[in-house]
Amino acid sequence: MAGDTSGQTITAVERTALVMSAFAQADSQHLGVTEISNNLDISKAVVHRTLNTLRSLDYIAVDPATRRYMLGPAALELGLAFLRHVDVRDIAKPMLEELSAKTEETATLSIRSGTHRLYIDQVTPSREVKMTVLLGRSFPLHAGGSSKAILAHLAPEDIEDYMSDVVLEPLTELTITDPDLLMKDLARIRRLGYASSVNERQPGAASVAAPVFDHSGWPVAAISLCGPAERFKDKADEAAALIVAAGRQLSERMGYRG
Amino acid sequence: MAGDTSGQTITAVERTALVMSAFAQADSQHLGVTEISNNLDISKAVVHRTLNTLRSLDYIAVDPATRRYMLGPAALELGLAFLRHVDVRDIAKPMLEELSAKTEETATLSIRSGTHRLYIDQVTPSREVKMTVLLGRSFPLHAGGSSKAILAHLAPEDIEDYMSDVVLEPLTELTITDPDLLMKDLARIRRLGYASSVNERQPGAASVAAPVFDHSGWPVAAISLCGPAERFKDKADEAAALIVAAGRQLSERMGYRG
DNA sequence: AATTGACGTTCCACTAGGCGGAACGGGGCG
DNA sequence: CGCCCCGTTCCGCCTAGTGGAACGTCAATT
Repeated sequence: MAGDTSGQTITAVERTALVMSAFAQADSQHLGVTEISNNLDISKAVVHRTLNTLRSLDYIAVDPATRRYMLGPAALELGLAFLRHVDVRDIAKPMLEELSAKTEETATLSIRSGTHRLYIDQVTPSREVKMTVLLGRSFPLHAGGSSKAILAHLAPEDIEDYMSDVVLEPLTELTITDPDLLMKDLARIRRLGYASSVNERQPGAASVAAPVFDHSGWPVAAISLCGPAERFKDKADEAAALIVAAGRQLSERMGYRG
Repeated sequence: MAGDTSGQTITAVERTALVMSAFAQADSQHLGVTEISNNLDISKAVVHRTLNTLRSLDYIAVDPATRRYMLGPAALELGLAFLRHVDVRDIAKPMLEELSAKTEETATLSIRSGTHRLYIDQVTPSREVKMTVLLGRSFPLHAGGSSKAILAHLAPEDIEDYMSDVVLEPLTELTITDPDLLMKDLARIRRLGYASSVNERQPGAASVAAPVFDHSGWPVAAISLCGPAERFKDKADEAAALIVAAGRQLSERMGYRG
């Protein structure tokens, strides 16, 4: 499983990564030295020197007026380089478009990142009431259709690890927070080949999602259809069939031999 | 100027950033320990430990078969977080669309990152022969329309620094590599309000570009129209007028008080 | 099969880079 | 006007980190 900690490491490097991640996960764009220092439990002096170093390399930018820090352009460079090199997104794009066109709902693509997953692309329908997801925002693997589709297909020991290491925090009133219930849902997801969610991750939103496997057979991504809960209910079955087919096709094109 | 090195820094943090940047700038997606070690002049042991640490936090992924390293999903998270927080892109999108529709050529948006600039968005026309740029790829500030539009409007001392610190490497046979010629071109760009380039950055491609200023009056981005050199020549004047207007409007919306 | 070479990984003793508590300076709010 | 909080720097002590060298593994070569 990714996220393990075997081999030699350097704490300064780890701190650097944690500081960067603090910005990636923060809601507001600016963070202050003290704020980061408290959140990550690193001394103010070190946080400051770290930020200052990253600033000199354009990973971090400073607003001289407020003396607060934010992500710099080099951070974007990194992200776009990742996209250039990973082709799930290119392959999935036309499929997202087709899915969205057929159902007149929003089609999304997420990839796993450790114990989370993040949206990396979406295609929305041309209608007034529609759902839009926040690209790049990360969500835990237990909340929402795409999350559960990935979690359900991890190695059993990884699922165990997740259940024991991570607190199943609720994102809405309907997020599954009971490990036993979640386990049952995961089993159901494996049986059906897709995950569904209503109001689990976002109030008023429903979705169906299928896992995407890479050449080595592990779920690296999820493809989903989602929309306002009220009207999505009626077409969930149709959407489920479409999404399962799309997930299979995408996995194949990623080199998965089913 | 960004990229300076005042205040206290930590070398380990700097190395971390350099290693990440190595991946961002590499053409191939995988890099090996030795390769990075040689390029950055850092001992193999340190590179390995750095990569291993970043791997445990999903910034770097390893292909177990080849033992080579590549960017991980957390890198993407960072880039998308930057996009969420910076709004030039959102503001510029409809303008890019309009520019592309009016000229039937490709409209692009770049932002500055230290001594480079990178494409962060583009809108291409619906025709068979068209130009497409690589999002996230970075180019030096002396080659190409968008680059020169930014460089021309930096503070005089920053331009001096650039000229003396950076070797004006040619990207094509027509890249300006003579500092005096470049200085003259920059003066012309300031006079006209836009930069133009034919085959300077990419053989067979031509462009016109205007700078985008932020609230503090510095050029942080550039907006451009580009296309195949042959047919673009004829409409360069029309394109220039459009791009200058777009640059002004975009600067205003970024808070610039001209 | 045996050999070579290249690569990633680990070891270990030495050393200097960096840590952090404390002090400084300045900006904003009451 | 004075207080408080934040970002920033100082400096001496100490431990985390360094890097040359050795090791294990794999692929290509002979």
